[in-house]
Amino acid sequence: MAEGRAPTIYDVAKAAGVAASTVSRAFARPGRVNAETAERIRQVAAELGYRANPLARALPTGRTSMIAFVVADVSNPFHNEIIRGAQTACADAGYSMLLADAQESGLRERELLDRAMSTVEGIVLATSRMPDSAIRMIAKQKPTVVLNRVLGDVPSVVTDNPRGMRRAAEHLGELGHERITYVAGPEASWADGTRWRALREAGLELELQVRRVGPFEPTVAGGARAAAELGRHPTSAVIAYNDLMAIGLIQALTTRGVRVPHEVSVVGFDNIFVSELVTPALTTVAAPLNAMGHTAVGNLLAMIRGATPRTAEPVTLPSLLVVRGSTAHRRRNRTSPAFGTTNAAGSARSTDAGSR
Amino acid sequence: MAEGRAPTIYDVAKAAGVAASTVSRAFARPGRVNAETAERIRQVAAELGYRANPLARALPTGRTSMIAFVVADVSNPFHNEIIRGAQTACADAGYSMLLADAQESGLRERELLDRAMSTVEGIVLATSRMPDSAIRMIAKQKPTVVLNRVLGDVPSVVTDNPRGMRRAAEHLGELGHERITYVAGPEASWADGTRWRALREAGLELELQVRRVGPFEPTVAGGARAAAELGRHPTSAVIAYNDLMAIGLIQALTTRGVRVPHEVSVVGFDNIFVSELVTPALTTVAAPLNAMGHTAVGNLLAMIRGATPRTAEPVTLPSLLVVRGSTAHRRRNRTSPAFGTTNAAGSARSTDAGSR
DNA sequence: ACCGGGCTGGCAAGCGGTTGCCAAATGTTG
DNA sequence: CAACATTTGGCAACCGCTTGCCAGCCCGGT
Repeated sequence: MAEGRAPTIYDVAKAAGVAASTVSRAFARPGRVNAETAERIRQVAAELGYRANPLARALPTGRTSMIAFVVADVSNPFHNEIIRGAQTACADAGYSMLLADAQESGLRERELLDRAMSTVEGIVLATSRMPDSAIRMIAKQKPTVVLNRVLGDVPSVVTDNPRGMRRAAEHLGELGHERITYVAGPEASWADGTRWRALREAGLELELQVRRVGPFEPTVAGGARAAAELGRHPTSAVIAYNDLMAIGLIQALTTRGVRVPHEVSVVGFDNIFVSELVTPALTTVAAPLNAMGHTAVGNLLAMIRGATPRTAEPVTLPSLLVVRGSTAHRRRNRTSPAFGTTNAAGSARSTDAGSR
Repeated sequence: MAEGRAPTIYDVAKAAGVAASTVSRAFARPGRVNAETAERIRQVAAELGYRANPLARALPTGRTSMIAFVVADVSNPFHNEIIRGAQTACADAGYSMLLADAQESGLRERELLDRAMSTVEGIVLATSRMPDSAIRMIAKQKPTVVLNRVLGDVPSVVTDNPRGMRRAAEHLGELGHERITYVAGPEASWADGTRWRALREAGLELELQVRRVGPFEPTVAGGARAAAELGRHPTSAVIAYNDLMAIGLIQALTTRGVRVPHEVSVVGFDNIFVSELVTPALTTVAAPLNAMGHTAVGNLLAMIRGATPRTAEPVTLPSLLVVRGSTAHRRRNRTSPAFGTTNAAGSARSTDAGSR
């Protein structure tokens, strides 16, 4: 074996006095080779420090032991735990994870996928920004799982949005709130549609008035911007599309002198890391973030191993309402003063501040 | 060309009436092939939807167009912007990024690298948990850049910790604080050592008393734990190893009835996303997170392209003190009541813990 | 003693590109 | 017009591993 180069099966074969194919089989086809021979080969390989070259293996077989994990925005804390869960599942299965950041652009997402596609065995699309048609195209070529989205014919993993929203509405109802505003996220978001629909249904059953403002970007800035909109038609309770928006909303409200939760109760979605760090701590519908990443990858790997996609039903993970400090009993006596006194100039300023 | 399979250079070659090698060169060796021929080949390739198979290319050349990016903990928000920056740099260069999460374990880190090593052209070790020797071993095999750590013979990217710490100390000094406690992070952290040293030097020059407690985990929980320790020997100003710890510290302090910044000023490090969201907003030494990821990858790619490693000096990125709400003028009249009840027993412990 | 079948191991043909080397064609020079 | 240089395209040998097929061997059954 030449020094300076990684040993190959040929080096091992020569050292062990067998053919290269036997070495290959000793590792990949247990039983196909005599136990003693296999053992000897493994010995020799260990001494030489042999490590199979995954590229060379992948070429004839297509098994690269890699999957692609695509997120809309790596810098969004929403993904932190999801990625962690995905990574764990990958590593445990001996797979590596190619991370692609679409930077909120469906176009960029396609380009990245174009590049990675031929290298990976499967794809997880977390919060994809691509249209359904593009996703179906992808799914036709490689095993694919979408996260946080439901799409006929493509296996998916989602959280129980209806149930979570229902719990949030119940919670607010119990606190005496009668009118709830939903601050909407991006229209391209599947979750947004689902959540709003669920709130409307819950509103009907629980006899709560619901309405919707938006859409806004799913960020702190977007939430801040929503505050202005909200001021035009105040309600004592608000449910935001996600935690980031809820936080931005609370900040903007506080700046305007509206106290949360005393005058307005705010509920978020996702229970990202920061939501328990802000003041007041956020009441939110918790998603099992880590589990989402984990099961998405788990299901993908199962598909890769040949399991039937069970494309019929999306896998639904439970949501849980986490009650913290941003919700409180409705003060029945009067409308919030800040909302009453809002003038046009002030609201414009805060709107500008939110833009970026 | 067989249907259902991706077209290869052979398919293109046949369709264009040339040899496969010519097709290969038409793409990879501009100039080596007649311009007209090359153009025709490109035409045909486009019609057929030909895409070079990166695996097949990688086998003979070793050029996989992938790098590995290893972080100690993906779920730590510190990495968010860093990863974003790294991803951008990768994508712009036509590279894909393998993300590995060490989950705070040097052992796991080695395993992941073991697996990925042969697949990538280079490695970025961000906040590695491996010992220097292990890193040197890695760097010997593949182009490697370490982030947030300085290591003889291995190219690195760091922030200007001394300057950042100096600014923090000056800021606290200007506010009238005379004694500063440094809440230390993990001992394995290179940054921790650097920051503490810088604080000691700054203390000397600015005539401030400094001391150190810890180490603690670099998390919110770790920061909270530090609060207890801190109580044994109160100072009016604290600098924490990172923002997460600072936040945990503030929370714990607040819970104990110590008001921040009125009774204690707290400074963090890194300026992660959340630091402006908490209450009070955190005064912190901002690191150019995005740029860190970006330049680390940029330098790595340069090395891969054959640039001399310039291993001599680490690349130092500027730090900037961001003053927000967690620092204020020292109240000169009296010691904080909560701190007043401290007894001596604990202080010896904290001194010991700080050694090394 | 002969035959069919199960074990084992080797041979060789890929997988899809890359690239050194050669040869034909074309251009240049004396 | 001969001798030589330059372009341009093809041939074939890899890169390291997988796998279908074949052959030798040993075995039991008859």
